[in-house]
Amino acid sequence: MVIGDDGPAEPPRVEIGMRSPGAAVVEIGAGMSKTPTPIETVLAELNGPQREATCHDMSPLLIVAGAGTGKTTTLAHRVAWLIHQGTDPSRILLLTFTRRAAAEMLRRVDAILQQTQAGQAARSASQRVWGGTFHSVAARLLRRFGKMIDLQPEFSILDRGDAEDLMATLRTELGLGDSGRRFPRKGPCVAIYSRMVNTQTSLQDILETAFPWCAEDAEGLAGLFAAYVDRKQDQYCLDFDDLLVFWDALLADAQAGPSVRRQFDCVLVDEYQDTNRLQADLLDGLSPGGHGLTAVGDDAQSIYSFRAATVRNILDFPEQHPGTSVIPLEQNYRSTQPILEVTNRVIGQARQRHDKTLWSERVEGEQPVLVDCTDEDEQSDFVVEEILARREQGIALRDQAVLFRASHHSVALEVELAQRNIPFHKYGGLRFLETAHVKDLMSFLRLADNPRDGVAATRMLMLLPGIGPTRAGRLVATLLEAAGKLTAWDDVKPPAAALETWGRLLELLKRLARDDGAEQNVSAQLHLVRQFYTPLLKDRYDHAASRLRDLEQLEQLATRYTNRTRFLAEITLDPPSSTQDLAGEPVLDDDFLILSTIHSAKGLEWDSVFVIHAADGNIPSDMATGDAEEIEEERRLLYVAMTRAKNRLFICHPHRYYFHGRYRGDAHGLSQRSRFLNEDVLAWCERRNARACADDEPGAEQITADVTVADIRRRIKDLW
DNA sequence: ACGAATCTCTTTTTT
DNA sequence: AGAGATTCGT
Repeated sequence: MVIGDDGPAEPPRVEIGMRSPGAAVVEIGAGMSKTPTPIETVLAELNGPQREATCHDMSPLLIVAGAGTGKTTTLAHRVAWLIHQGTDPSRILLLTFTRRAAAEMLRRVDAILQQTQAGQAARSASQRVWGGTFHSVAARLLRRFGKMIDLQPEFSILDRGDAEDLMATLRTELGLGDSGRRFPRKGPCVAIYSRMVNTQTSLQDILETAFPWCAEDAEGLAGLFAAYVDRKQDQYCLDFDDLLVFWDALLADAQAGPSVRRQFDCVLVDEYQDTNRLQADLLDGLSPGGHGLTAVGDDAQSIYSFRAATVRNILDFPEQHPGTSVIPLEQNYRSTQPILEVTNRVIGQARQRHDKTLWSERVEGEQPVLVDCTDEDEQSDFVVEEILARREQGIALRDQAVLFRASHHSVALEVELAQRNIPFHKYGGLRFLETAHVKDLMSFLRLADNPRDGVAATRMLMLLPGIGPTRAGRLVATLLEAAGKLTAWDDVKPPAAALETWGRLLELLKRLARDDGAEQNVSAQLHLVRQFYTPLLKDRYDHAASRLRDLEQLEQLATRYTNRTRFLAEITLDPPSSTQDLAGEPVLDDDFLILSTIHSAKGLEWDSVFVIHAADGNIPSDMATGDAEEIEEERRLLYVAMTRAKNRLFICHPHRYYFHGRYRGDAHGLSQRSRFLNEDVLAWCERRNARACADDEPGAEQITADVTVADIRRRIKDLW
């Protein structure tokens, strides 16, 4: 079925005063003689379909919102409208993809309510809405209702890396992968497990469809997963998937289910195209029959299938929820028409798609540019020069973004930017909290918070000299047998090498455990840990100085929290995604360029966008050319990248790639333009040669003379 | 049982 | 090119 079929064939020209078909609840314009009420004024700013969606009743609603069609606006208006109609804000649940998105949405709800009711009331109203990601809402609900299904409310949360650590421990314990057997490594093990849970299918099916090369290890995997589940149980640990699983279990429970359902009158879900099977089930449990449920999404922007998201959720929504109204939004307010001409053609080649053709009233604008570059260096040069030129024209750096498929695609550019002293923030890729030293530091707090947390304990113990996996394992077992009483470690004879540190460690842990009042000074706790940990870090890692600076930043970040459990949960469920978040409040006026993976750019927009490495092998990625479905997703990825642009879009294609010393000596290869940029697309682009642009710039080469590559790399490292 | 040294393999996206 | 696993020496 095609959702777009329900929409008007012609672009819905919207004029204020014309009544849109579904917006029967409020009369706008036509025949109205007295001055409009505040809510009418607010609604009048929307176009017809947006208004219809905003004022929709409690029956299931699916908003199919193309890129830049005012999805956030509409959702924010709907929340405000519900509150205005008398819904208790604390009974509205708003599920978004990131916490940043939730915060932005609620900020806008706030602004709308300011116009319609007394300011003070508005503020507190929007603050009472339950907003956040599926995972963070799950954590909150489980802390509150977990007891009803025998879940310890003091559970700690394992991130992906922690889950892998635990899986690796069990893998060795069970003797899998011994003596040269080729058993899947921890990464794939977690991936298989996670996929199984999120798609709600059997191990057999997963192995057959997604991991055929592991098919013969089915038995071993089943045993491993059983142990994994048990161990998490013993240690009061939940992984990311468990948060959803237990939320679902809560809803299925005869007592707990109704209690949780009773919390909410309305549930709104953003980015619905990127939800998975488990999340869809969860929503069913939360809003049976889809009553009070609003889903918003765009099948053309589904880019998270590697996380088991399935576009079927949005496609099948109307059938799953009989009585659904489908409202498409097609008027784009973000981009100029020349940009849309090109992006529409990129997505137009997609196999399965809902016919929706975005259009804009902003007919004037510059054509997108396809930039041919001889190699990556030329690409970097071009991007930097163009960005600087645009800044001269008054476009701030922060209104410009460089987007790429894989995190490492930006390294050459980062070097160039550092060299020219251009500030930038990078989103995506290895994050702050995934770095070893930060995880080390966190493990102390985690253990203090949940002494059964064997993953944290193991990590912490192995930091001490003379303690390896075996001793750590024994110590963890001791602690577990003593039901997490730290005194169980008092009689332990530490190995000679750790004699001195062991005593101090016990002292530290007890001190952390004691600080248990209602008001905790999380930052002070981190400070104590840091004092203990610094010497260990120094003889463990290189670049001690910059790592230590990270730890100071973490301590700084923690000053916002007065509750350790909350700190730990929030920071793992919604880690700071760039240096920007870590830097804290000040320096509002400083300007920096945005570098981002395409995935992390979802939902955002900039005046000018540069998509780099638009070569086959990068987009689509070599890693994702297995089957047609994967390639389709790569196409959508490019589409998402291009539709971030408001006014100016550049797509760069380096023709030559160098491979350094992979096999002896260097080599280079020629690349093809991304297969998604075919002649039909190109016909609507301007074509430019980066070399030609570089000619009228003074020789850039000379500037580099007194800077060595090592210097630059160090400088990059120091950036965060 | 730990920890240093050697070897081997694999390259994405992230709540 | 770098992490991660395996092996070897203490």
